[in-house]
Amino acid sequence: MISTRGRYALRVMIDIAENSDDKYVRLDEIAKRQEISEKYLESIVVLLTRANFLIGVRGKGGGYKLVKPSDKYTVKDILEATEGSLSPVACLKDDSFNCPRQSFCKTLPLWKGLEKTVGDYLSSITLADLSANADDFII
Amino acid sequence: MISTRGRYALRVMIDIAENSDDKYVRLDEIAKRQEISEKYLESIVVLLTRANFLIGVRGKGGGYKLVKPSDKYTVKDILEATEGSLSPVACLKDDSFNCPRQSFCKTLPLWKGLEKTVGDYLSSITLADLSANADDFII
DNA sequence: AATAAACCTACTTTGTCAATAGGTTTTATA
DNA sequence: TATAAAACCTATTGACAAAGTAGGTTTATT
Repeated sequence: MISTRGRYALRVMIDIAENSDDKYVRLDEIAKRQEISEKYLESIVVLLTRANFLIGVRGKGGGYKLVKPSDKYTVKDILEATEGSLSPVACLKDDSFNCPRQSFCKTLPLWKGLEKTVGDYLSSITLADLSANADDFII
Repeated sequence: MISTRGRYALRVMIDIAENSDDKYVRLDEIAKRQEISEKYLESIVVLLTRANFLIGVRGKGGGYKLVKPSDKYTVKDILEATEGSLSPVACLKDDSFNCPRQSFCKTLPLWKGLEKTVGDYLSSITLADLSANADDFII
């Protein structure tokens, strides 16, 4: 399940991709357009800058800008930067969770397959695909 | 993200499929084999019986049994019965959540595509596949 | 100097997960 | 018919994360 953090992060990235004609986009503008509290967006945007997906510039005339062209961001990258691991189950989340049953667990292959399925799908779609409004990727 | 409810439910179903040679399988046996608290399993099994996936028989000699042959249960069915909706985002979870942005939302098609991708994968695998120990479905 | 913007730290509220505890009803069997 | 075995039912708890709020600090421009 993707929480608002990841969902809003995608919308922010799309918003910046569409509204930055080579200048910086202010967070209060984004918040207004996206109808999301600016304060809450702050906590999301900081994750995107730390991941080097955005650069933020302070002071008057400042704002945010994409680091790369929008077709260089996959949805998977953005979601992982904000949601953390996209593993569908705790068993796969971190190696520290060393399940004693993993050698014979009958469900583990299922979860691995699901993780791969989701990962493949999400990394096949870029930010550019989303803002292009192309619905092709549904199927 | 699949919680322990859904994961344990799958393991219970597999356990019963493998250990019921036409007789009823007791919950305390399952709990022991699966190393899960019997009390917690109770709350999961009740969901499976209410979904008509299991029949429970009380009293001495009682226990649980599958209603259908194991290749008639898809993983998706079992997870939905225990986890509720498998929608990756709240936007798709219930129609009561009527997002005012849905007509022009640039991310909605993405979530629909993800939901379909996950659904297709999980409904392509049956309980019989899991207990057969066939890792084929990983790809 | 004043203002605009990002940045930082801390807190609160709410809800769900994961489990525990203790009892009740049904059924077979001695 | 008493007893034991089994599923069934109701309530409670602790921990944790999500979602958001509040208020202040730093950096840059004009």
